[in-house]
Amino acid sequence: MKRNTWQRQAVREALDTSQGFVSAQHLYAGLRESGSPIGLATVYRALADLAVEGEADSLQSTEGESLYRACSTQEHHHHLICRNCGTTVEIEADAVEQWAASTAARHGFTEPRHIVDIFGLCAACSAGARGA
Amino acid sequence: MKRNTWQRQAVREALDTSQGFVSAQHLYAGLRESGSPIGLATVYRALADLAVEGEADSLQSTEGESLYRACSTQEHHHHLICRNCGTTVEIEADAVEQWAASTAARHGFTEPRHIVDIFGLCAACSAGARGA
DNA sequence: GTGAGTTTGACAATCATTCTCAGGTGGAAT
DNA sequence: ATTCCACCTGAGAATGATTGTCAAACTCAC
Ligand SMILES: [Zn+2]
Ligand SMILES: [Zn+2]
Ligand SMILES: [Zn+2]
Ligand SMILES: [Zn+2]
Repeated sequence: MKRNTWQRQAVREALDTSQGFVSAQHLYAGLRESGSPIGLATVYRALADLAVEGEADSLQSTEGESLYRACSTQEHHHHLICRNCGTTVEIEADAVEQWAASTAARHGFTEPRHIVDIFGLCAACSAGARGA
Repeated sequence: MKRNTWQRQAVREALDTSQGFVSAQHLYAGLRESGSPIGLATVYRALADLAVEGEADSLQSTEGESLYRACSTQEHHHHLICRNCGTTVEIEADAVEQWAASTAARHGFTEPRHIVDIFGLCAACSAGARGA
């Protein structure tokens, strides 16, 4: 059974407060800045646990870091992420789910899982880019 | 202009010889085992270059490593990968391309790029799993 | 309140990847 | 073929994220 410690709560709240995906390091820095004496290893462990329990989604940044986010739904979904400001939109796409399943099956693959993410520039950042 | 060194050739050939996606470390180990005196940093640089030039596809493993593969086509495509033996099938999916573009547009995002990969167990490995 | 099992955190250890820089080399010019 | 030099290479150091260690602190069922 998982125990309920203030450290886990702090990580959960910090995640909820963040807009987009954040790294363990980033979250740790933020917590320390706000005065929390939490340890780095604890942040890593808490995030890993939250991801396993389905309370957080995770993905690998192009630089190889693991990024986490507290999503509003625990149902299977994907993300549309602004690669400039991190703004994230949760998206569902039954068509893609079915495409993935049927594609795997057509090639004889079983137990298919998939990674589907879209990265772009959100409306605000697109406007900024034009002006800059 | 890029120079033509035996090191780059060795990396290219090693990549071509590999079935699925391989890490820089793995490729380096293989090259050294086969007697090549190539350096590790050189393998990293060669792979990064090949990826930029479009001669190799790359993706991030769940453990955060960068994996590379010499694909038969340089056109945009995705992969169906066996998470047991690494066997990889190249797949095209116009429907997914269009979905990604329209989804991004619908939310006001511009310059959309996407990551789409399917991981499963290939026919051979599925059979093995049942037997084991 | 107690005690056993869990969690924490400072620090060391890993591990992939990048950096540094002195020495080597491809290939264009001669 | 020889020269020249900007680019390439490689050994090892440096970096940075993540994980392992283990004694002390803490949770929670009893
Ligand atoms: Zn944005
Ligand atoms: Zn999905
Ligand atoms: Zn397989
Ligand atoms: Zn695509």
